Parts: sequence; C-alpha cells; structure tokens
Amino acid sequence: MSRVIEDRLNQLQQLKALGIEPFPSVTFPTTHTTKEILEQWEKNPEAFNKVALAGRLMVKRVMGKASFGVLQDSWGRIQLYFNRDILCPGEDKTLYNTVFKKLIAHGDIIGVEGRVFKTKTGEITIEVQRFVLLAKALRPLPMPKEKDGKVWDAFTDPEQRYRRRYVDLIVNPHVREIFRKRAKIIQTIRNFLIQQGFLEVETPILQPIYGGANAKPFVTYHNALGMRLYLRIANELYLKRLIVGGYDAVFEFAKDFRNEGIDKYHNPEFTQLEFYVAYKDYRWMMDFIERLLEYTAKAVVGTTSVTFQNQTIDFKRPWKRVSFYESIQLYTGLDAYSADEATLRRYLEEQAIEVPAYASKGVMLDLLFSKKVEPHLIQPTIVYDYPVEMSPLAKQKVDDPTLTERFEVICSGKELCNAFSELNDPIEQRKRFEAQLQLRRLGDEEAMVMDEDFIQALEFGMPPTAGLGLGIDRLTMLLTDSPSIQEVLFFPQMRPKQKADEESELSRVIGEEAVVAQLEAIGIRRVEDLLAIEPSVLQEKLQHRNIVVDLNQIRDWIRFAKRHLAT
RNA sequence: GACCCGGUAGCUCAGCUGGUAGAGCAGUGGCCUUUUAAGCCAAAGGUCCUGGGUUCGAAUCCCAGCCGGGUCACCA
Repeated sequence: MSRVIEDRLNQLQQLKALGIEPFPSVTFPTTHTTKEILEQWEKNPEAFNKVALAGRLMVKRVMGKASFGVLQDSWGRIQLYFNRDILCPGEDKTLYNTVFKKLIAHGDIIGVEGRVFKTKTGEITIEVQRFVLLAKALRPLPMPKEKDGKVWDAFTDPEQRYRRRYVDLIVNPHVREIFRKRAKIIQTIRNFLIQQGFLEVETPILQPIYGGANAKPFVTYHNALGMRLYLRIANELYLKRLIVGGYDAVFEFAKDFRNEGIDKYHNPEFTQLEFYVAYKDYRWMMDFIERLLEYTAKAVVGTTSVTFQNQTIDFKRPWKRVSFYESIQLYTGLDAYSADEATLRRYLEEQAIEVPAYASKGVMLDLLFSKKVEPHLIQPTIVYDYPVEMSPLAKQKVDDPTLTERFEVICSGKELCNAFSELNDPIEQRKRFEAQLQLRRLGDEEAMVMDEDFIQALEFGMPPTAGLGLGIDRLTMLLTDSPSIQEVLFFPQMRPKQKADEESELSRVIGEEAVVAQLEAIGIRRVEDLLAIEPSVLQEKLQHRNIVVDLNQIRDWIRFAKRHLAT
C-alpha cells in the first residue's frame, strides 16, 4: 500500500516541478453533466461541440499516442478520448506524454473541455481538447470492472463499504442511487404534508424523561445542569404538547435513539417521521397513510408496485384491513381475545416461543402477534384495534375498553407504521403510566416511565387527535429493495476498528489521553481508583505533573465515573 | 447474547492433508493514434487480523481475543 502512495506522492512532486498545483484553488465552470450529454447528444450533436465537465477519472487506458478514460461525475460516467496531437498541437508533447500519461492517475479529479463525438464502436465520447487537474488522489481506489452486466473485482465487503462509505459511493453507482431515492422519499413526504397544511417542527433530542415508545434509552449527562439526560427514543410526547399548544397538524422527521442490539433491521439511531393531526381519529389516519404511501411510492419508483427481496409489494390503496384479534385467529386459530394469561402462556410455550417471567397479557399478545402473524403479512396491511395493555398512549374504544383505537401498517412482515387516536384523558393517561411502572417493577426494562409534565399538558386539554409514526429507514429499504438498514444509512454504526482495549475504561471517562497517561503514572489505572481519591488531592498530584485541572472538571470525571460504573 | 461462516497484495480471491507466500485487476518500466473487463512484454509488490501454544518448521493444526457477515434471541 505504502508503495502505491509513494508513487502518487512522487507524481505530486513532479507535477509541482512542472508548475502544476495538485490541489489548486480554482473553480471549474461546467456546461453539462455526463447524464445530459448522454441523453441529449443524439438529438442535437451540434450543440455539443464545446462542453466542459468535471469529475473523477475512473479508468485510464493508454494506447500510445491516444488514450481513453472514463470520467465520473455526480450523475454518471462518460468516456473521454485523449489524443496527443489534439492536446499538444505544437512541438512540446509534455502535456500528453508526461502530465497525462505519467502524472494523472486513476482516481484523480479533473476538469475537461472538448467536443462530443461517437467512436467507431458507437460510444458517446468527449474528445478532450483541454484538461486540468483539480485534485490529486493519493490513495488508489478499488477498481471494479463491468461488461454486459457482469462485474469483476466488485467492491463488496460490507465492512469496508460501510467504514469507508465514500469509497463505496465512488465505485458503486447504485449505492449513490439508493441515497438519492432516500432523499426523494423524505422530500416527497415533506411536501405532501406541507401541502396538507402541516407545520414542520423540531423537538428536543436530549430529554430529561424519555417516553413515547417501549425501548431502552441512551443516557448522557449535562455538566452545567448537573443532571442526567436521555437521547430520545421518540418525540411523541413533545409533538402532542404542541397539539395542546394549538397547532392543528405538526410533523417532525426525527432521529431517535434506542440502546438495543444491531442487526439488519436495527441501528442505534434511526429516522422516524411522526405526525399528529387535531380533530381526526385513527379511521381518518388509515385513509391518510394509504394515500401518503401510495403517493410516495409512485413519486419515487414510478409505480405503486415495488420489488423487495423477490417479493412484489403493492402500495395501491385500499390495503387489506384486519383487526388485531382477527389476525391472530386467522394465523393461529386461537381466540386470544377470550383467552386468559395462562392459556396464552401455554400456547406460546408450546410454540417454543420464549416468554419472560414478568410477561403480562400485553407482552404475550405482542409476542404472539410478532411471531405468528407479522411474518405472514407481506402486502401493506392495516391491523387495527390493539389491546389496551400494549397501547399505553392510545384512546380506548367506546364500545370495548379492552381495545384501543390503534393500528399498525405491516409490510413485508415488518412493522412500518404505528398510529392511534391519541389518548387525551389525563386521568386515564396517568393510570396507563402507572400500569407501565408496574411492568417496570416486574422487570420489563422497556416499559414506559411516568411523565408528569406530559400529563399536566393533557390536563390543559388536548383536542381529539390522530397520530402516526413511520419508519423512514424501513420505507427506504422497501422502496430501494435494500436487504438491510445498513444499506440505507450512509454511516451505519460500527465497532471501532482499533482494538477495543487500546482505549481503557479510564480513557473513556476522562477523554484526554495526556491526562490519562499522568493519572496512570500516579497509580490511578481504573475507574474505581478515580472514585477512591479526594478531588483536591488528585488536583494537587496532577499539578506536580504539570497538569492543571479545575476542581469542577475533576468532579465531572467522578460523576462520569459513577455513571460509567452504574451502567 | 448464542451458534455458524469469514479476515492472505490497493481490490476480488486461490493456497488450509504443516516445508521459502500465488493469480487476475490496480500500480511501476517499455510498445501501441477510435479502445472499452483494451492488448502484449518486463520487473515489483505481503506484520497471511492479533496474541499465545504444538512443532526442527505454522497462512495452514490447537487455544484465546478483535473485526465483519449470516441465522436465532430482543427491539422499530
């Protein structure tokens, strides 16, 4: 590797010797993109006798006094033709023989000017009359080659692709396309909502009390306030406060954070759209989400029907609708509505589904549904009327208080949306939170916690409201036929490549390696040691080693250390 | 978290019945003025993930660890 970089550094020096700056401070005005040329040249070749475009040189094939290259810009690739006597009409052939042939390499970013023509073999090509180096590449790119749809030496190792996504984006054009579609999905939904009169809002990511979903949070610490904060697991409770505040319809594309495992459907941070509409209910919301997703699919892929992992999924409305208990009846034959806890537990155990000891009826129904029903629901399906036990923020049905006005959209066997008529009765909401607290006491770490301020907000009166959460990452997977969430996130979470033990527990708490080294020198090697020493003594000892630290800083470390040990 | 698979040149991979480390592409030098996975000739390129162990000798066998992927578990 170092050899290749050495060669390139060498090229760098030689360029400078020729008076060519390898990283010039210039603009390069372009007249076209690769895509425009490829699409429009046939129709009107005369208009392409003088074009300028810039991009990365992806392929360089030198054939003596003429060469071919491939230029890649943001939109695609086009072939370049370099001819010695066109580039160097006079005696001096340095520009071609030395600069182009020796010093410009695969991966360099260049600007070219020239005329568009078609080669003998029928490929639209730019005859380069002038080129400039815009930025030198010191590292070599992987070089996949492609012919007739077959790819050789593809850059496929997921680890490398995700860790160095920029390389992935350079050499795998379809990856760039996925993220363009992701952007289009978000823009389409945003425009749709704005057109319907929604207000786009932003709510806190750092929350003193986390809520709105069943999940384990990330914990952090605010030094000045001296308090624990959580990264939000949802923004639901804040958006509903805004409905209390008098907005009719609000939405937020929210990054949420959940401290759980990572797999092909889960990343610690993910994007969820939530929106709330006053004076509507979940029936209205069913129609609305059908319209929204049908419209989005059409806008992004052109049709309502998409292919996802060899399944055809059609977002054309109306979608199938089935009640929660009917769906269970359908796939298990079980009358879960009438069944008591013991019956459910027995059934689950018979099906070899692990049931936690603390499992309430709600938890068991959830298990039953996700194991036995969800996997069968491939086409977008609205499952409605969820049991109250599993829906602590949803309004009960008037004619059956064991059920709530809640529905989920299941698609390709996975939850895509979750929606309900929002519970706006503060007294009932308090009871539901208390039931959650009880679950928590029994060992359900994902049960919700009490949010007094939210209840107080409801006490001021919230209109009847319909709300919905939509997993943007999952929707993107569906609409781009991506098999994992990592494929639709630019930078999915990865373990650091360095050996984990290179960074000690202590350095995770302290953060500054220089300080850690001195701490270790005075015998503080573990987080526990930090707690055992008096802050002022530590300050003095560090001072002897020429490290001046504020006493508050040391107290922060100790707080952090305590938190670290507690988790 | 459990199990399975993988980690060898910049990239894709072979070598894994232990005996001096291989190919294609990329890179380097040379030839070639419409090629396209360009071609031909030549030379070069490596902590075989890390650390231990077995052995005269380990990329190869054993143990531990790290990183990734897959399946399952938990979750959206």
